[in-house]
Amino acid sequence: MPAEKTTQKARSDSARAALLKAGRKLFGKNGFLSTSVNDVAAAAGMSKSGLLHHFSSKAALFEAVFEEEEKRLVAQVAADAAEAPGAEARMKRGARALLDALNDPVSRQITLIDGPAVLGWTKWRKIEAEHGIALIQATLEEARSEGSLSSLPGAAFSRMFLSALHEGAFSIIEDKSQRPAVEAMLDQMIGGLFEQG
Amino acid sequence: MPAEKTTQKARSDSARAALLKAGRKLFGKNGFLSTSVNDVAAAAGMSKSGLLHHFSSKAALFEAVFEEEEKRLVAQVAADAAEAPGAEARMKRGARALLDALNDPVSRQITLIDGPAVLGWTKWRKIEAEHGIALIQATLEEARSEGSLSSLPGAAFSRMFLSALHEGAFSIIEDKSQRPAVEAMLDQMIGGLFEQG
DNA sequence: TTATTTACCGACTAATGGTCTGTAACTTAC
DNA sequence: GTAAGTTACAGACCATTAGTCGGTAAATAA
Repeated sequence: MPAEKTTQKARSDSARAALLKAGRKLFGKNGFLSTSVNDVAAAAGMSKSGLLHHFSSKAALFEAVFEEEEKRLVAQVAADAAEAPGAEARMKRGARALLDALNDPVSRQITLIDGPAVLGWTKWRKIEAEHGIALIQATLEEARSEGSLSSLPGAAFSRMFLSALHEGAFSIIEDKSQRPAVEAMLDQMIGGLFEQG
Repeated sequence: MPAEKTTQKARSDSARAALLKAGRKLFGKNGFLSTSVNDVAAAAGMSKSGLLHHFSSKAALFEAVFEEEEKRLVAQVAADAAEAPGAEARMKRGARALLDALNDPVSRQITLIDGPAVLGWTKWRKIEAEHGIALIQATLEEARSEGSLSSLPGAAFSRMFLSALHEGAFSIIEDKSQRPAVEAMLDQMIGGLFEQG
């Protein structure tokens, strides 16, 4: 690799990436409260001031980490679900994929535990809506255009479903034997929707 | 009111009560992060040291506030639900009562938003299980002894149901017109349980 | 080549959670 | 009733930490 003259954008980008990576690791492991700006900066090989140059505050850094994590999760779920044929099957498959993804305590800490408290309910909700909820809604739209669902349920359904899914993930983490019961419950919620559709 | 010689227990009790009241108010209004120990102590007419004499830390104070709030909510819901005849009706009635109770932003902030982040997931879960979940489970037990439910669902059901309920409350707060959809969804979850029971 | 902007550092400030020491009021032992 | 012990606080102090403020060196624009 030639010693290339580092452009500012490159430096900036790689610094940001390092900060996001370190932030994800530390926030995810120790939680927002127990992680100091200094810790994150140090883990990214930088001073606190450097970090605050890229992100205006600790909360702003967390928000960026949170949004990245949300994107990652949704992409993963969507990719897995895409393999299933038909919207109903994709819903069920996606649910299982998210149950798996939320096994990761880092993901849980960031998206479900610290998220609402740090960002505030309103912003948390907004970001969730743009990612997770949007995926569910899109799948339901597909279902309708496939003809397997006549009336599109309101946003409340997607949220309640996703919330039950989150909680199911927690239940499974505490007691793995609950997984079939959780999946059954989710399938029933989905099924009920498609029956009456 | 005669100037009674204040016993220590009386002083202590009223001080604790004042701190809990002030804590609920401030934590509920501004969130845990934005509330200082000093603020709470001052609002309770006391110094920071006084507060820390009664509660070993800021988190300990929050935990006490949280648990009190949880008790309050459950008592309120249980009292309302008790009027309905039959376990299934009590479930549906209780769900509506909680939707109403969670209209209060103070209750929401404390129990749903700050709770998990401040107490940590494990402790939050444990306290929730002792109150909210316990009420649901008890009602389901009643249903079985009434004969309207043969197989008792596992804890996962109660949690997922409660979680959907919480989320439904949020949806309604954002858009009141969603209330019927939310209630329908909850009733369906309950109904599905009793049908197959 | 000069001027400006950008990435970053070190020193400082302000706020805050928690500790330590002291004191007055209450309580228990005698 | 009084001495000894305990309890409910207050105030001073300490350590951590989020965020600000110059300053410097590298990169970019003029």
